[in-house]
Amino acid sequence: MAYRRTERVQEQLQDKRDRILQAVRAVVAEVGFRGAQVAMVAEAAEVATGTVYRHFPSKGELFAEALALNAGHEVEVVAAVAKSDGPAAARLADALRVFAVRAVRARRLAYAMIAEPAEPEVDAARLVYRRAFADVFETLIEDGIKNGEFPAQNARAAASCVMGALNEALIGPLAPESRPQKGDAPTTKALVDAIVAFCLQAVAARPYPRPLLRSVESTP
Amino acid sequence: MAYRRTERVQEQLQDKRDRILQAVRAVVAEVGFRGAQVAMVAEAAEVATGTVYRHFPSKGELFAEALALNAGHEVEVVAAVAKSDGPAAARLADALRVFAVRAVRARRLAYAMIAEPAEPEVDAARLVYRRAFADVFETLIEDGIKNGEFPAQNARAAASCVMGALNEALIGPLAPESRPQKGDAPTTKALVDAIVAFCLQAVAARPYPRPLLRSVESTP
DNA sequence: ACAAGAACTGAACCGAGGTTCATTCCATGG
DNA sequence: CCATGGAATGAACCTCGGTTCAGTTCTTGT
Repeated sequence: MAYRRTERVQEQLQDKRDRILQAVRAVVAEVGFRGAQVAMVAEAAEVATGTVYRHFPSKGELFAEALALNAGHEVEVVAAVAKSDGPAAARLADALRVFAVRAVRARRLAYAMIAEPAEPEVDAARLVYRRAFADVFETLIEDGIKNGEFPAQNARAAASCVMGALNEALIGPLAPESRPQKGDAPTTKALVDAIVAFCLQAVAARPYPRPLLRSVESTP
Repeated sequence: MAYRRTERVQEQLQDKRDRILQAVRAVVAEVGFRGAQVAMVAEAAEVATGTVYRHFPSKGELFAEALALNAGHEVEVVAAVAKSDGPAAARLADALRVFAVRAVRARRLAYAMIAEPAEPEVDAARLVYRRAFADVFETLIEDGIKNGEFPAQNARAAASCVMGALNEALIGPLAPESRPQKGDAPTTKALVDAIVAFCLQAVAARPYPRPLLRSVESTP
């Protein structure tokens, strides 16, 4: 017999795999999920189309892994801020800001990561990373509750709401049609400030007196 | 010459068009956008596939119109609650509740309307209806600010945040894999309560004292 | 009853793009 | 330097589902 997967080859394999994942990132940042096709990714990675399938079972899984990789990194960055020291409120504000700033800086990619339609596997991966972000926020909120900064509340739900508010409010500026334009930065800054204010008050303010609720009607 | 589009025929045409739109709704409520194909819709509408194209130029536009129709209805219902009388806070709470209750009642459909990947035209239609919902909330918030119930704030951004918080927090229970189960209703109720509490505090609470903010780091 | 012209039908068509695979290239150990 | 077998290649293939259109059915006015 001859040929045994040597160390060097193993590394080259790994490198190629990584290159492909990075290529997905680059292509998606350029044309979004909708426009990203396997052949393009292969080209960007300087690899033949078939080679992609040597490393990943399908387009869906490839893209999902690429998204997970990228999202994981973002989660780490945000989590680092969230776990720094200082009052929970300040940490929450900073975490939101970091998320927003980084998203706006990489518009197209962020839009794809957050909102763009894609294969089911990618969607599943999105759910996972959203959960991961929400977990970061949840921990932060629980911290705040424990040390008396925040009133008692459903931390899990609040974390989802924070995540949602952040995403939704950012989609406008991130959407592919809204190109960066003169006077864009200040607008974005104002928006981020508004988001931060919104979330902080939601989480940190004293409970609003239970309003009298009317019956909830509905028609099919 | 003979044959002139008579009144009766005109109505039949209209009826058929409506039937097709309703069929889209039914099919999407069943299998979501992903699984919905034109042939299915035609069958559900008791019409031949080709007939669909007599009334709509393409699948994308058909589906987009169906979504717009449905969403428009929901917006009306929520807007009605939002425009009723009473304190703005109570109206906001009720509006959120109505939205949530109706969404949970029609899980699959709501999920498709809110979050499921679909053709670009459908996405565009989604943006429009999101804007419409946000507008309803925005008006409500401005009302509250005017009459002194709510502190001054960026109503537009706050409305987006409310919309996002609502959507995101609901996606969990709405997601196709999470089937309704024993003990589901109370959980859902608790979740809706949490969402309402979150949004009300965000919008209605006194401004949170500006926290000291640290610098915002980032790594590429 | 019949001609004229719509509207309907649904099987066939077609394009796009993900996937495959026969062939070529290259690393390994003897 | 050669035999062995994994890795890479990329053009051909295949599938799926939206779209078309030639033939049929139905309506209308004479």
